[in-house]
Order: sequence, then structure tokens, then C-alpha cells
Amino acid sequence: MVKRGQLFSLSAKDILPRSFYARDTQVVARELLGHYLVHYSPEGVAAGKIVETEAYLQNDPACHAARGMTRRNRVMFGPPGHAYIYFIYGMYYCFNVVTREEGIGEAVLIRALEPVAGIPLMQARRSRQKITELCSGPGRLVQALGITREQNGQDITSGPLVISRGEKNDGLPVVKTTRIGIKNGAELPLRFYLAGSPFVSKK
DNA sequence: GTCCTGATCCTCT
DNA sequence: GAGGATCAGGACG
Repeated sequence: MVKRGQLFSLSAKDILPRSFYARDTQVVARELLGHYLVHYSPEGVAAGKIVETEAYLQNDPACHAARGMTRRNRVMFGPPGHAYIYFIYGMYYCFNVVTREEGIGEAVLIRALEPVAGIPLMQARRSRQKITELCSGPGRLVQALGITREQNGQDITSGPLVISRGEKNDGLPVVKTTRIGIKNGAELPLRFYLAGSPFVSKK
């Protein structure tokens, strides 16, 4: 059990293996809830529990990969368990996890975290004090964890940016609903979040 | 080359 | 609740 503010040290067995990601994208999106996104940076470690995700499928008009591979989205077509980070609205970055086997362009967008470690660091990076405003949104959590575009394509099963095993996810109430901020495919129920969490980006 | 749109967030009112 | 900030990728010519 990880408590808020606790020092975050991982051993290899805590990290989700590549096989976790090489599965159906909706299943991965659903099962990522409750696990921890951890970033070791030169300034220190910052980590949060994943409380909100969205699935992006290859035959889905909202997905960058829907129209085939380009230089921008090529990471999505690569092997699973890698980070796909892209720039949006001229100001923000979004962090995705590549799923499915190599050659299929699908990913899971991490939309919100519950901060558990490195909170002072997050507050400094975000210029915000309230815990609920540190990671409740895709652009926010990237900023709070200190993730940069340089990490696009990076392996997240080893190295400074990883997802580690949380408590047993079974039994947590999960809501499945429509995604946020998109026009095409807006009606598809591909967003997942932990019911009642004050850290989701939007109810 | 030019134009337009977007998987967002913040600052007002 | 509305509007602005700000820029890369993709569509088109």
C-alpha cells in the first residue's frame, strides 16, 4: 500500500511487463486504473496513481493513427509498452502508452493521476498548491511529472519513466463513458475512470 | 507554401 | 461560461 508522500522506490518485479500492454487496448485502458505512473528525473521522483484513461483504436476517427503511419504517430505502430507523447494546442503535451503488437497503431491516453510522491516537486512545476489541480488533466500530469517530448518513444518497462503495479485493482468501481475534447468518434464509450475519485479531470 | 484544426489549460467575468 | 494563448501536423494546391 502506497501512501501519499511516501518515498517511491521500485524493484523490477513491480514494473508492469511488456505483455501487459500487448493486449486489447480497451482492456489495457481499463486495467491501468489503480497502477502508478512513476518518473525519476534529476530533480527527484514524482509518481501518481492512474485514475482516468482513454483508449484510442486504429479504426477510430479520433485516433492519430486512423489514417496510417506518419512521422508524428509512428511510435504508436511500434512495439507495446512505449511512450507516445505529442504536442497539442500549441502549448501542452499529452502522454500515451502504446498497446497491441507491433504494426498496430493503438494507444491509451493517461488523463489523470492521484499524486502520491514528489508532491512538492509537482507543486513547483505546476505553480499550483491544491493537490487536485496537480494531475487532473492530460496536459497537467505531463507538466507535474516533468515529462518532455524527449521521452517520446521511450520504453516504459524500464528506465526513468515506468508504470508500476498498484494495489489489486479488483473491486474498484470503474466508470466507462465517452471521451473528452474530441469531435470525431465522440460517441464511443472509450474513457475509463475510478468512480468517486476527486482527481479525475472531469465527471 | 498556405491554411486550418486540434486527445488543453488558464484567466477572467 | 467564454475566449485567448500558441504551434505542429496534415490537407490541399
